[in-house]
Amino acid sequence: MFWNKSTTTLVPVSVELLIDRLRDRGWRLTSQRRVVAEVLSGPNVHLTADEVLERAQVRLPEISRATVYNTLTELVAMGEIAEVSTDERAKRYDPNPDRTHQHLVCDRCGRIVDVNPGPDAVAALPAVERHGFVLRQAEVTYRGICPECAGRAGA
Amino acid sequence: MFWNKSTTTLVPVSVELLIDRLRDRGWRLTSQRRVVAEVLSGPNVHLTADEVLERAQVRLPEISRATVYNTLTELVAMGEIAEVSTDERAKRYDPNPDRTHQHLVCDRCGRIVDVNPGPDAVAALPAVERHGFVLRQAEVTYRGICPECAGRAGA
DNA sequence: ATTAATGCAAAGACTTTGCACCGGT
DNA sequence: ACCGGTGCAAAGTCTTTGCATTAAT
Repeated sequence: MFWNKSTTTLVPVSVELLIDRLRDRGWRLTSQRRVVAEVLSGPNVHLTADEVLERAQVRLPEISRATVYNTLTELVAMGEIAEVSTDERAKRYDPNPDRTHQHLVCDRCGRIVDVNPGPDAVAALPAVERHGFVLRQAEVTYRGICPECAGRAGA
Repeated sequence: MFWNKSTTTLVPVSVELLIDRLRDRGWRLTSQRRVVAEVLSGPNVHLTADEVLERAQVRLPEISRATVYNTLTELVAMGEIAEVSTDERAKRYDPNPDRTHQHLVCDRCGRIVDVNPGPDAVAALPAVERHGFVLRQAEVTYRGICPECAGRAGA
């Protein structure tokens, strides 16, 4: 990953670009929003709101839970991050919804890994199975056992 | 759909079979469990726990929310129904997880429609993208606009 | 100076739990 | 009669909301 000199700290370039994009859309650039964006950047990031809060508080102890939820909701509405529904109760948040990817989920430990998409699943669905829907996208989640869990005693 | 004469009412054959299967597994056959199983039977059923409770109470007014949750949890553990994660807060429950199928979800109204699976998505994922996982299944959710919503004013 | 964003705490939605009573087997 | 299942209500988890205060522009 490449890094840039920010005002006070080193942050990934991608976050800088994100911040720029948000400012261009008229966002007020608060330290809270910056920290949430920073925490959410990078590959294979799939945090719950609580985990975002936790990590954000390391950098900015006074940030509140409500602000984290507000910011996450706004980022989702803007299409900058995506909600990932899991079997757990809490939703998870995934950056870079633009760079289309699919998920590998471990049935044992719940770990989520990003994978590059296989062939277009939307195109693969025959017209007779579309029931009149106009399709926009197909979400694919692969389920199985990750190498770490397979290594430990098998169930 | 085919129907059978039950003890007191007409219920779908599939429910009878389900009940039989459950009794064979040592389940106590209570009226509450029977009603939950009945409510969950049929094609394109994707109810929330609350909707199951609501419909169950039509037939059995004294059934409690806790019993509905208990029964749903047990049916999931037994593999008789499947949880469907949605964008909504509440989980939905889907009968016949054995008859593999995929879901079509309307982005506008949230309606879920079952579709017959396209070509095996697991097989389609290249080995280099598997990151050492042993894959068990692939869940595919198609997203788009259903005919009814497309008919109304477009957004 | 304006006005949106924040933090707090309370409320809300969904689900789980503890325990006394009930009812299949 | 036994013992698992049920119902109730309380508690728990995750998320949203109302409103006074703070801070970006």
